[in-house]
Amino acid sequence: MWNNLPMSLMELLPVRDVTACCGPLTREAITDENATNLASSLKALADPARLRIISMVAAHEDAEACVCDLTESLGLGQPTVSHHLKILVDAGYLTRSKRGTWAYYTLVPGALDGVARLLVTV
Amino acid sequence: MWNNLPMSLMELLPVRDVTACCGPLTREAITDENATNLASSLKALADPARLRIISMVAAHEDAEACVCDLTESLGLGQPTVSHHLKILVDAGYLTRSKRGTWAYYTLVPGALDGVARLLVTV
DNA sequence: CTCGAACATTGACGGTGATCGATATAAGGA
DNA sequence: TCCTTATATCGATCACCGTCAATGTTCGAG
Repeated sequence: MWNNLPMSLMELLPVRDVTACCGPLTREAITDENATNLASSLKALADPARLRIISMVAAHEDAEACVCDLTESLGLGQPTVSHHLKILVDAGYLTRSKRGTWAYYTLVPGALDGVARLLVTV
Repeated sequence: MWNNLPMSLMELLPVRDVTACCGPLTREAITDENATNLASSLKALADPARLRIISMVAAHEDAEACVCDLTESLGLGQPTVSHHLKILVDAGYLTRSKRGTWAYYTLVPGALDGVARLLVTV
């Protein structure tokens, strides 16, 4: 490793020409684009209601929950819960499957771990 | 483990009376207070400029950088950079040490890993 | 003690996000 | 077909956030 950058953030770096390994780009640890992408993923997570939703889906039977289950426990209106669910689905943390009138939400395996791995140093 | 909640989110749970382990609280995977705290930590991270700051501090010589170094590379005004630095310091990701006229910022060891560990499932 | 440099703070502006009520859609049952 | 239930979408409101220009503060140099 040619600097002391955390390994995980290193993985966000595009493959670069070795001849450019010592230029002023060395202090450019992460690209602006990658920073924007990671920030988007974290922003989807950075809300108390959405963290509780993820946690409640995981804790629910069969790791799956419908909107009515969540609305009850969250103390939020149904449109608000649907709003948060859409954000989590768009960000890739949850999947939605409709059965009859109900919509069931499930954790995407490895999605949380993927973001976590980007933050771990060493 | 009495449910399939991700281990890490489990650690956020306060020690609770076993007699209450099977009530309706079972579906309450994470407390509102803990969700708020974790959301605050994530919100401090969920910004492209702040992610780049953290990355640049880590990549910098001696894992330490002053404001002028960052302002240069970020393309942001000096007040804006100071603003972001304050948020990162308040959230516990960076420490500030003033030497002469300069202010040097350093990563807090384990801070990022602590948040990452809370997100990892299993 | 004054001057300039590095950084922090303040105030203001524009944009975004969380929430709700109202409404739309879709599916099942009478 | 009509009605009810579950969910999604829309529009509006209010608070918060990122950014900057201007100003304040704290050093070291002379």
